[in-house]
Amino acid sequence: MPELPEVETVRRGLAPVMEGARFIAVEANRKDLRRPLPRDFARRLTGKTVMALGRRAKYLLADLSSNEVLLMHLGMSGSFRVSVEDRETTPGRFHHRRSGAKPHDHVIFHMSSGARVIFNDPRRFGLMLLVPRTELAEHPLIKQVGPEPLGHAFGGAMLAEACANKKMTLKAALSDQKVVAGLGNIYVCEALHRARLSPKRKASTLASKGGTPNAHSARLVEAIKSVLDEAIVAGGSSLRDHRRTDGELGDFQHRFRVYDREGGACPTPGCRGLIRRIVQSGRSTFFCPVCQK
DNA sequence: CCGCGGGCCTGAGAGC
DNA sequence: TGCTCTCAGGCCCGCG
Repeated sequence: MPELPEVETVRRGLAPVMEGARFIAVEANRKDLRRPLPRDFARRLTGKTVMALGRRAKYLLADLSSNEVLLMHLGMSGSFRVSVEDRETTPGRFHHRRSGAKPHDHVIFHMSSGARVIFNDPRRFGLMLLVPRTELAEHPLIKQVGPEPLGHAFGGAMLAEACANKKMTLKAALSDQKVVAGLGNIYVCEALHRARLSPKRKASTLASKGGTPNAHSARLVEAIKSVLDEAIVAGGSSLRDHRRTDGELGDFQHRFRVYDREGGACPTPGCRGLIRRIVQSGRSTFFCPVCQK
């Protein structure tokens, strides 16, 4: 499901009920996610406080009072929802409203804020790991990740350098988390369309012969930043199962210009092209062959 | 180094 | 209604 805007939307939804709160209890209903849950997962979390909830690429990072970091990834179908703990009948004990349980609720955090934070993931491509904070930067899943696209440091020069000498296509380069963090199939297609660059173009063409970043690179960076910014403001995209943690749907899917619009009219002003779908690296690419060069 | 195919999983939707 | 087939927002591995 989730690319950077969806993960950031989830982070913003969870932060108010997790930051500064303790894990009162943790239910691990299914431990076989993309990797097995860590040994003693519930015990290692219980009693710990979430100092801060951050995001790096598509990873959520809960900084814990135990000097560990809870690293979470949503895979393709993961989602979080928040519900208020029902403890009215017997104070001090939990009376879960089991009617609210859904299939694939694999992990449930009972927080001292009174919130239940429920991780649901039908396909189980998601991930939860505990990593010592001092080792996080060197962790294999984090170490290789490229620059945050919304950071000030990310600009035309940085993107062009990351793409220099690459023989792969722009679509493949932008999808590569080592080149730039957080983009997935949807936002790569959308950014390339906004920048009017073909997904089939060689990534190395973002720099001129001497390696100097060119106008294409600057345009692409602007396109990436604008589409991500707008998607975050809209609360992400809800194609099938992405919801905000409050259950509300994100809105950005209505503003896709090319994604899943095969045969539709290209929205670029003055362009009379029709959106095409091709397959690159086994994934659908949507683009306008007329204005994306 | 690179593109491609397959695998990991389940569910939704299309077509028959 | 129910079956089969294809496809899906991520990521990893191995092959040629």
